[in-house]
Amino acid sequence: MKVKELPENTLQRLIIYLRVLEYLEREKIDPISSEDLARRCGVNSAQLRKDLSFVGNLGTKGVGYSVKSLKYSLKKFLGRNHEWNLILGGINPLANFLLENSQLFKEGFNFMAVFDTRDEYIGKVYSGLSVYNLSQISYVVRNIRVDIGVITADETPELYLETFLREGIKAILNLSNVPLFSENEKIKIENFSFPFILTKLSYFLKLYEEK
Amino acid sequence: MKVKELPENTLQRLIIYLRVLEYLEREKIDPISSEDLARRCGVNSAQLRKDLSFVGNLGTKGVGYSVKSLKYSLKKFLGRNHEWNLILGGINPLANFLLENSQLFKEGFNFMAVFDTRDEYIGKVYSGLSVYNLSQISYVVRNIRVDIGVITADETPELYLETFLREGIKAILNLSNVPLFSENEKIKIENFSFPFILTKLSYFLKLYEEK
DNA sequence: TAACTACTGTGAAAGTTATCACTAAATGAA
DNA sequence: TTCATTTAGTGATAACTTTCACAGTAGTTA
Repeated sequence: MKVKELPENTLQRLIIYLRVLEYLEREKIDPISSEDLARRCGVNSAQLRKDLSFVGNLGTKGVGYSVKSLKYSLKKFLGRNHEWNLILGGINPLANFLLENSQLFKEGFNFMAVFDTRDEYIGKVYSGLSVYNLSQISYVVRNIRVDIGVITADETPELYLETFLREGIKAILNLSNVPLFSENEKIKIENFSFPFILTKLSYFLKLYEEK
Repeated sequence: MKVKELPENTLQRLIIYLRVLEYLEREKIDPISSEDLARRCGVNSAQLRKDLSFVGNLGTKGVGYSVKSLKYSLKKFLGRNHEWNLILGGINPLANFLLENSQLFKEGFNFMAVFDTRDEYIGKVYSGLSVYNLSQISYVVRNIRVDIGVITADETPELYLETFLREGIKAILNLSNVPLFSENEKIKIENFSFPFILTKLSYFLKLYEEK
């Protein structure tokens, strides 16, 4: 399998295009030219057309792109045309926010089970899901397909990672404060934290101060 | 060395290095070689050294890097050696999570004021901050320095953006579902949403399925 | 002191990505 | 029908990023 055929930056932009197309659909704007869509996505039109050429021949010369059908093509290409099953590791306010978030459910990301390592949380119910002991994960996920493991735990996130990978989970969203990596290219880990993204802004502001 | 503009990917990696260094400091690992640090950050050592060369000559040949002093240099370079003032637009569970999040405060990101456009929220108190009407923003921020505007609102995020920019705010974290952009290169907007990052994983999983 | 080892910093090469500039196709007007 | 206009798709090229490979330096040993 060639996981790397699509550049990472192209993937990120395709996701932006999809989200802007969803907005355009709500606004009943259709069709749209590469020039107009690119401007709304903060890129130039040649790049947008090149990016979309990875997905296929999706436009009509002289006209532009049908918002509805381009959105559909992108959803399919990105694997967003069906639902995905998630499990979550580590109860805390962020975990609670994610479990209660109806937007994720609407978009096809469904939490199936919740794990923790701390006795005082085991057995409690969050958003209709009982918290299981992480050490019991094999028994819990035996009969459900798990696509994505979400790590919210601040303490020992690497323990959750190891456990999830041992269970054969291939895709990890790590929301703890320590970035995690795997040498295995059959495993995909996305790291995110709010301080991380705010630091990108703080760097920009610091540059500004210096001028 | 010639002063070149810092590539976006280099910036992102520098932030990763910083967070891993913070972990190493807690683990009392010091000093560390580029080889070892790179492995823990999921990059190769030449890239790590090249990235750090944007910041300065920070290592000692034959020895490696002092964890403590490299951490300090990176914090300073990234503008994380002092505090930043934030305002927030749009009350919802995500806003509430951010306002209650002590980690952000510990890392030097302080929420100073909260805004909304819906009458039923104006005057309510969240995490010790009164919600003000967005249209009154000028009066509220007249006497405080605002560094970063955080948009959590799902409805009319572009109204919050316009208003924040009109107040002279240069750095925006947009957490709504619609990505926002500005032509003005003196403005920096970071877009993030959980469905966005989960879509990166869904694309990876879809490739797997097709194998 | 000199020889040896371990590691950084960096110029050059290799590899990758973005942009340009053109071709081709669809539309609409005369 | 023909012509002008608009816009997608793409090969070539420019720009940028990563990796290689080694010179140079700090520390260590004798």
